Amino acid sequence: MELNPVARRSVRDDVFEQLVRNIVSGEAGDSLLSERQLAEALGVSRPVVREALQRLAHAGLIEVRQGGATTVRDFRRDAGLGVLAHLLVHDGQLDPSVARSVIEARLAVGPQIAGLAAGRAEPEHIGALDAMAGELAAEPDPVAAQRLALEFWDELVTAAGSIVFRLMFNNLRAAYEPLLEVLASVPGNETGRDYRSVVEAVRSGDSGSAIAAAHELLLPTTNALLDVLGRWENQQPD
Amino acid sequence: MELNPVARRSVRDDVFEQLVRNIVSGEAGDSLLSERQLAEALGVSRPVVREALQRLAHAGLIEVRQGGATTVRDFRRDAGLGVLAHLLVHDGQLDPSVARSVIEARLAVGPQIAGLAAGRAEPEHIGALDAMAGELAAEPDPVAAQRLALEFWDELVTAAGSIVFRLMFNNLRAAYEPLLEVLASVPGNETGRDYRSVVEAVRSGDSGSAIAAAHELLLPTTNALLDVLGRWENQQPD
DNA sequence: ATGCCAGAACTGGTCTGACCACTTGACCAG
DNA sequence: CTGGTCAAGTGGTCAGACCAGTTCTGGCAT
Repeated sequence: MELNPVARRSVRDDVFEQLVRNIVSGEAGDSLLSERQLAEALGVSRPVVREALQRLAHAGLIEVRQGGATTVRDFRRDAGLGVLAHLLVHDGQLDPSVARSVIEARLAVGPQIAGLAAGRAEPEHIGALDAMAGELAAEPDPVAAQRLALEFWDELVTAAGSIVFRLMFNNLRAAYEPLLEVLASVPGNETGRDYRSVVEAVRSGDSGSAIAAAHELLLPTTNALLDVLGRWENQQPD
Repeated sequence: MELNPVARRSVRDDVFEQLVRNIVSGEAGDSLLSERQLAEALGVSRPVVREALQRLAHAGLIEVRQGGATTVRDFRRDAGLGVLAHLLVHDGQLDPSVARSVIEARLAVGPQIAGLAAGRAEPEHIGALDAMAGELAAEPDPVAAQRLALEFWDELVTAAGSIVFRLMFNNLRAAYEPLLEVLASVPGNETGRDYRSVVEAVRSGDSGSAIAAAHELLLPTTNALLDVLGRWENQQPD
């Protein structure tokens, strides 16, 4: 008997989700219904609608002007990484082009993080990384291994000591995490050995070899993921 | 006669800004005043406070639980790139450690973007990039040159065709742009020639040489900026 | 004295209805 | 065609109320 935390979907979160769906599938420049109309259509009060609209505006998805209509913005030009999670699983199913981009970015950014970490990781970070690499090598369950891998990267970002990469990672992780179980089923996944080579490179302090090690770690899984994605895309042309 | 759009600071934006300031300088786990207390203290109504709190919660800066107190979260662990702008200019003055991180990230990420662009830039993008590089070489005003450089990178990100890097760039740009005039005064700034070498590398389609060209373009200004930052940090120990 | 539990007193969540500030568009006078 | 006026619609803000969940506290039973 498995128990999960009760999904306490508050009214405003529900409204927010619905509006996001409608907006990312809409055209830039479209006008939304007025707050009062939305409130009536959704069966909620205006303050609730307003709070949701505030969040959307803050995220760069809509533009709201007093007196005028609220319009949809071009999220490619105006939104930030925060919307990535919403773009990735659009309407309950994965958007392959966004997924491809995420995988690409992982391959491009991951090694840079390793390179920074090599320059300034403290002994305590290296110890933690070492332990995690060991656990990863021993973990038989693919889902648990994926989770551990995320923790490993988390620690590596911390060791890199860059607030920008830290925040970037948080966004990517938020988008990545819901898909964790799906990703665990993709063949050609990480092996424990490779993680240790990254740790070694970081420990050595040589930024170049850390970049190379991380790249070598990520490349095979990147190819595997892109491969699966390509097949899934052909098999199920949207 | 120069006319600028009237800065219409709405009440809720003001409240939001004030709360952000108080939160990023607070300790994780601290409790905020209750909504009613905040409303009274700020002299506004509760809905206004709530809308601001919603945005803060959405950004990952606070955690709000019904019935319990609203608490400050650890933005390093929980926030996304969207808060970068707020961290960078904290209390109206620049945070050097955050600035350092931004400059570092620029050096790390910029070349990756160029590398992706080399793989898939359309002729129209290359044309636009070429024109921009030409303008950059001819622009005498440093502020205008900075602005053009941003446009150049914007176009390059578009050419790279990666939604993740696109959104990432939007966040970085939002943080970067307010400082544009300050940055223009830093000696050792970009020259037009280097931009053209990036365009050439992208045109050639060779990802490796595009990465190298972009790195070569960014490295001197990165060092100049870090140098200025270091001196400014020593001169004015916070 | 101790442990527990009901309830008071918070907290945020939602609703209602009102009024203000602003934009838009239509209409009208010049 | 210009400019002004006005009405209708939009978002912005407010007040007060009540619901829902949490936290603390005081008094009860043990």
